[in-house]
Amino acid sequence: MDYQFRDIEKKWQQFWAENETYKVSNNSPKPKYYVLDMFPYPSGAGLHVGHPLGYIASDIFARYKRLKGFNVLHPMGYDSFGLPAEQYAIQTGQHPAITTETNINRYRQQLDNIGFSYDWSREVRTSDPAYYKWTQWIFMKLFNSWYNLITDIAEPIQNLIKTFETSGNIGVQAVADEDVYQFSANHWLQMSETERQRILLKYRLTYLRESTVNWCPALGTVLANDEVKDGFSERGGYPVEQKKMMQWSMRITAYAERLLQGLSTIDWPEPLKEMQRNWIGKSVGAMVDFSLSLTPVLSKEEGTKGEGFEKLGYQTADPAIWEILKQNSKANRQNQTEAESELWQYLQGSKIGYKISRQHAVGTYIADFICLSKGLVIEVDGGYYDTNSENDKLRTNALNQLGFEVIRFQNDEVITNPNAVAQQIKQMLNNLPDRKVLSFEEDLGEANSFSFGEGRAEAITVFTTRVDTIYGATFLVLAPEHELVEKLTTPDQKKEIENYIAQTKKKSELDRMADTKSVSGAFTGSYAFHPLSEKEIPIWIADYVLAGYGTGAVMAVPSGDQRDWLFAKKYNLAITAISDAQKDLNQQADPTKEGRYINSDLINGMTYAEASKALIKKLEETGAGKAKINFRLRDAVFGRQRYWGEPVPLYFKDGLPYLIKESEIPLILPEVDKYLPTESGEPPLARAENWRYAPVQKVLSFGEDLREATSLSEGENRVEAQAFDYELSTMPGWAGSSWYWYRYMASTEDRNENVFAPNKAIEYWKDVDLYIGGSEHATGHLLYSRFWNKFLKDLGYVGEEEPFKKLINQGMIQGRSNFVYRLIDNDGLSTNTFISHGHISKYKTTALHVDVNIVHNEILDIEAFKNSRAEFNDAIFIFEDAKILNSLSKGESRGETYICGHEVEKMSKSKFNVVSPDDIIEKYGADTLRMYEMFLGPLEQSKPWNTNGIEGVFKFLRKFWKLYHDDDFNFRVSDDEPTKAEYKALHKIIRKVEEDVERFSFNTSVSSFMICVNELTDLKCHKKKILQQLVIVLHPYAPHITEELWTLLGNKDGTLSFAEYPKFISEYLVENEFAYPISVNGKTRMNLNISLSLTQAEVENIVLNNEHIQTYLDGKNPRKIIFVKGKIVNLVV
RNA sequence: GCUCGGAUGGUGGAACUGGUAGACACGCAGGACUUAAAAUCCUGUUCGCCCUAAAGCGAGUGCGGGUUCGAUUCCCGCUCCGAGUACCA
Repeated sequence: MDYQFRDIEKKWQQFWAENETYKVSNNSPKPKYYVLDMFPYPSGAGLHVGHPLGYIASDIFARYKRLKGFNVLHPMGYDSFGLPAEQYAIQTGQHPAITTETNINRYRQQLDNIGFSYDWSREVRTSDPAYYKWTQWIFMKLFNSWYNLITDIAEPIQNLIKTFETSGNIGVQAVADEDVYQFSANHWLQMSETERQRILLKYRLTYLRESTVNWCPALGTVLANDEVKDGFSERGGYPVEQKKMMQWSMRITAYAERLLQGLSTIDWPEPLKEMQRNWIGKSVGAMVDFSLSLTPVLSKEEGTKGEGFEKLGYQTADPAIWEILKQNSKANRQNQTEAESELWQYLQGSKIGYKISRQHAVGTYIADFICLSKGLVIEVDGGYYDTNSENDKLRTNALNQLGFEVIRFQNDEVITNPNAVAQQIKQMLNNLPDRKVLSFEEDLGEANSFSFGEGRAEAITVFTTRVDTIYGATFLVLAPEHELVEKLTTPDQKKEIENYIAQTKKKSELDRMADTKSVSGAFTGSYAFHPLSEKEIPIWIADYVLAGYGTGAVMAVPSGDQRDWLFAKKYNLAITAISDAQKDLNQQADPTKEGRYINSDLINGMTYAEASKALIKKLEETGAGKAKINFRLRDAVFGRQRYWGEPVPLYFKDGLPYLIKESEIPLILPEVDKYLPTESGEPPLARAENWRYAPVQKVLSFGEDLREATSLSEGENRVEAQAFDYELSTMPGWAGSSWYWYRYMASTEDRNENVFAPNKAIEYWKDVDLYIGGSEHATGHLLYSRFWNKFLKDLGYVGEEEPFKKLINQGMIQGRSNFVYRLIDNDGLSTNTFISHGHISKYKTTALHVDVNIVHNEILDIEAFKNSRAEFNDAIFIFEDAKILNSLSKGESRGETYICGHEVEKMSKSKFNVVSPDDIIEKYGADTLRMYEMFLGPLEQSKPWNTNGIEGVFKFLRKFWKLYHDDDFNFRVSDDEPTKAEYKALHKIIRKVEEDVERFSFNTSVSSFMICVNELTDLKCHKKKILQQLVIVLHPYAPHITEELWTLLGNKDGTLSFAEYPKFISEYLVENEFAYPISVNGKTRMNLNISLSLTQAEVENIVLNNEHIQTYLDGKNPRKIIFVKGKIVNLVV
């Protein structure tokens, strides 16, 4: 029989499914190999021909590795939480779980049709409670971990608590929030539970943080960057604004250095690694403080709100400038005046009955001594600070506003009689009531009511990678969101600043970054001191500075930075040249590092390297700055105000988050009446009825149906009074995909065990050997996955530092749209006449998308077109060869070809250019589809889809089939000994496929298969010794036809997948002659067959004596003869 | 702006470390088979010149230079296309 692909493919797909041919065992003597595809989101549109490109490549690789004797894990599953299903649910009311299920079923059917060798028993779905139980579990582990910089790994939070209990956080080096302050073990032990939790949250690897989001008030929801177009929501076109919101974040920044270092250990495409490097964005530079002028800005607000902590208020410092305060207070402690140290002898260790701290940050400055429990500040004047009665008054005022009393002593007073002073203090404390302290955390606005101006206590910190340009810094620019903006704004400038901030709010971060041509900003009215020149420089705000990068403030060096230059030009600010190599500064900035510095005081005449070093040294000496490694990577926002995602296994008690018990996961996604936010703008989960956390007395065990586990059964008690609110946001799309490759390692039996994947399985499979997917995941999925992997490794759950050893990017398959051209008549109206592409220049036409499925090689299927829409039923055509048309009488159809136009666009329904693999398979079969997608070109290159060459691939398979059959399609192979030529053809392809597969060059092996089959056809080869091996070699590419032939050759059904790949024998390829191209001056003139065993002299002799060559030499002797054995002979005349 | 990738016949592409540019396939043209069509098979097919044809000559891998006996491949400069990114912080 002729090649009956439909029957064959159905038969074998069924066979593989029924026999679980590709079910893989975790116990095998064979070496392991793990081939993984980036798993798909099951969209409603189904698979299009672009999707399988990578899957086919990985399947070929997996099948090839099986033939090479590996135990291959090749699984597939679905990233089934996501926005589209939720969008659809909002529109139709249909539960996302239902649409997702439908879509998955369709995907599965389509995937099955292509003949993939997936182990479907290991399928995962991220939206399955049995799966997301473990996503939640990892979240809990993250919540219960902190990053220890000393050991450079994540550790359980219990370790940290133990340290706190014994020595407070002194000596703890952790990646934590900026605003942690120092406390001792004693302090820790005195803290309330709430207080401790609040502190721990600053260390946890997942924590609450305020982040800026695209908020759409009309939709009541947060939008992704790509859902926002020019400040309006893509859906509905409503205005979008930037809003700050408390959100769950993941401390991925803790891993920045390791994420960066790991890149050099993995075999990924260089551009992809480069993308991650840029995203992580390590820069070595300096933090520099620009201290603020002593202009006090007192709040007009009165008093305090009286809100605060019940217990001791340690958190008295303004978190915005905590870093500076901390350093300065440390420095002050070391530089105490005589009077201060004298007095301290009488106050320390609660000698007067009250605990006194010294050099303690309060608000925005540092108090000499303080008693926190009573709220008394003790100042010794004439010490570190200059006596300045006006400033003292302002400070006293500000402290009073915060609920502090202030008592002042003179230096002399203290030195002459310290004991008397101490007693005076004690007496005052006795008379004071216990204090209630306002927390800065709870109301940052209050911080504004403090006076400025305690020496260096107030400063703007900038990060710069070009500290060498510091003398060129003529102004500072803050992000409009910077915490200090409000404080710095003088009354005169208030209006302007507010207007500008309102204007920026409308712009998305993306817009702000993209616009480099124009700059805008506003002046705050305040000035800062340049840390080296001590000159006053103005402070501006501008939206080209982003709050999330660095410190949200930059020192502007207009001579060296183009944006600063533009800004300086626009607002008429000074531009100071700093290097003798800078050119054309009136035209543009010049960021050169060449030359010697000028106008730069300390570093004049130095080179770049010298200057940077000298400056850092100086800044560190004066305490105004220090060298700093900065990463651009930001902590990842983890919460989504959506329904269709993993619930976060947390509840809130006293405003603080607590994990539910590990035995209580999975926390099942509850049912809601609508998939929209509530009227009050809360996420959809707020709609769930009775969805509150009530700790259960009895520990539940998880039965087969996990859903059951969280609903109450008889006898179990949840006390309603104890019910707490759950976290209402859900996890982002990347949560479920950040660890899924481990779930695949667990066999079906393993999944009953209460672990995400058993140790034994993880130890066996280790990591993914080959990962195939698109480069669009470069900075999302691939970074987060590496992060979670490292985290799981730190806690000892997995063994490998990097999860994906080798990665290949597949290119995108674009759509190729076809167009017909509708004639526009003289009145500008559309007609029903269509002009063939060759004639459109002569007419006025409009292009209409036409379904690519009725166009073949640009020729329109006229009948199909007429039937596609009622209005085309009686369409008139002006064909490509219009002469023929004119000479034909009506009804004749000969030679009518309508040529369509074409364009490359994204593949989408609306462009009528979506090609489903189903149609191709129906017409040509899965083997043809597989080979054709590979034949299309290099895997990693993007290319438009077209079916122009598919006939050739199909013909190849038929030709291949015919090798095993006679002219009447009876199966016929002989046992004759093959000829040398036949062996040669076979071994050429054996080697070629090995080479090509190893370097993922699948397109070239398809061509080589064609050459091989052409050769064997020409040789009329029907010999089993050749053809049986050929079946194995082709099997990874065309599994169905080869299975069928394998059986016909007398082998056992289904054994082909595990057959042994033929051994390449080089002897068959040895040539003793080569047709040398003979070139004269590099130009090939002729070919000569010369034995490969001859020496150079012998070859030269033959060539020079050749008559034909002599005509090119014109009787001259060649100046030089180039001879490369087996390659070329070149005569230089 | 920066970074990365790419540009080869009518089309997809091949040429792996500098060594016969255009393999393989599509399309197209011509032919065979057929009443005809489909299918199949054969021949030709980078362009230009010359030409009945053969043979030959010239040009040619986005453009302009360079290195080399020899460049699609290496170097310098540019153009266009695609992707990523916000650069300096």
